[in-house]
Amino acid sequence: MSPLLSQILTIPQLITRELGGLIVSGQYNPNNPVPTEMDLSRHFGVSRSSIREAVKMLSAKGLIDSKRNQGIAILPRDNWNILDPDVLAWSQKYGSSRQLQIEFIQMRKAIEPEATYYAATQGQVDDVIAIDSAYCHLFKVVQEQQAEQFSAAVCEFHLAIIKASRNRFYCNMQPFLKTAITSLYDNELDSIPSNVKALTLYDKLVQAIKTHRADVAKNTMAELVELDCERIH
Amino acid sequence: MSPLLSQILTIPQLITRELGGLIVSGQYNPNNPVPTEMDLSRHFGVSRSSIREAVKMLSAKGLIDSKRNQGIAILPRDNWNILDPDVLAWSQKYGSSRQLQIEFIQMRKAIEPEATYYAATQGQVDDVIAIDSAYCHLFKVVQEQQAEQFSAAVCEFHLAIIKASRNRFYCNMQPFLKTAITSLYDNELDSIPSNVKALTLYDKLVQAIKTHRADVAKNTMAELVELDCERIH
DNA sequence: GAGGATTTGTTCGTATGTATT
DNA sequence: AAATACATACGAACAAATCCT
Repeated sequence: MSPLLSQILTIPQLITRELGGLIVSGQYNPNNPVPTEMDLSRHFGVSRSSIREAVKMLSAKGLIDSKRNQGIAILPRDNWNILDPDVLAWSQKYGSSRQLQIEFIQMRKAIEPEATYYAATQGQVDDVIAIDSAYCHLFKVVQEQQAEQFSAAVCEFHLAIIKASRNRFYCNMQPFLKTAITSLYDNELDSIPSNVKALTLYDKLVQAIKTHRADVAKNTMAELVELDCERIH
Repeated sequence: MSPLLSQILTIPQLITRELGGLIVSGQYNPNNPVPTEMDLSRHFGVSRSSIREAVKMLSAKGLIDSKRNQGIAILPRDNWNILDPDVLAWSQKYGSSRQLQIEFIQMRKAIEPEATYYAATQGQVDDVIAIDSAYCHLFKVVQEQQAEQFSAAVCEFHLAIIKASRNRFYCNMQPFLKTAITSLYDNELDSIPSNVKALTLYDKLVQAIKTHRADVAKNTMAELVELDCERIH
């Protein structure tokens, strides 16, 4: 194994990443199916055991299904666990960026306002503290024009909100949200000026959560997501 | 291996199911960590290779992380891929049914109305056909009082809608939706009478989708989910 | 339908590297 | 510094199911 990546990733993890990318990008498909374990073993120069462990990981993510003597079948896209951080990353890397952006926003429109509602009604004290501190950080970043930190600060705020919902399904969308928001603000260093006005919405949002005005909080978050929606048009 | 299940499930899959249940139910936890691969191998009477493949599947689902010399660590619940059908099933089997019902509905309130909106605006012809046929089936089931088929029919309808959204993130919540709806209507054979009036809402919903009145469709779905919400109070 | 080839399923033994004690 | 414990990785072998001839 190459001594560089082996420090971090195991061989099965490397193979998983490689095969996952090839499947999501469509290079392996029903017309060009995944080779047999033996062929993969020879091709990558690793043992069949390692290949098998990678295959198991991919099947656990819903990408493939291996049956006796039938080889490795690629499952229909509906089966893919696209909320899985790895699958999401591969989709982002190899898919149409434009289409993905649209679907990101569509999902955020559903999730974030509702999560905000629950954050305002059911958020614990430490949740609200985390939201407030994330807001303060964001405010500072914008005021000091630290463009390279803007994306991370926005992310931190939105993640704090969704965590405060205290619903495990919402909380499980943290990797999704992080990817969706990061992909929107990264590589656009001019985003701060146009978002100074968004800051007033963030302020309104935090106040609403603190005072448990759930409907106001929800609607304000909806406005914020709508602003992000306009960015991709 | 028992000759019964071995016809369907492989050994790694059996081990995955067993360990997954033990982790989700909390029998394995930071105070009582997962044994070493060697111990698991001896305990289940299977080879270490099979254990390793099961471990890889569980790590792909975000439940555990195995590091050299450190054994198998259970990851915090936030990392668990709870939208994964298996993880969801284990959570349902071993967790508090009441709490899960609440979180199911909270999630559906966010997802379903919005998905309905997109079904009305972006649904293809065959999507609408599927929705209509699911509605007709549901209508028939209610009229003929086939109580045992009611749950499946309701499910079919809601799944048809979410598929019509043509958004891969919404579509990926089909297993979630199926579990959430089934758990609500199963074991309650008296549910049909009280839901005859819900049928008028379903009818209104289908008409709205057919005529592309997206806002009406969305609001009607919100009403339907609200009805389900009242059932768990 | 009978039989051989293919491919995954499963096990075992061995060696290696890396922490902990 | 040495021993131990543990996960990582390899390779060989056989079993079992399915496909093709």
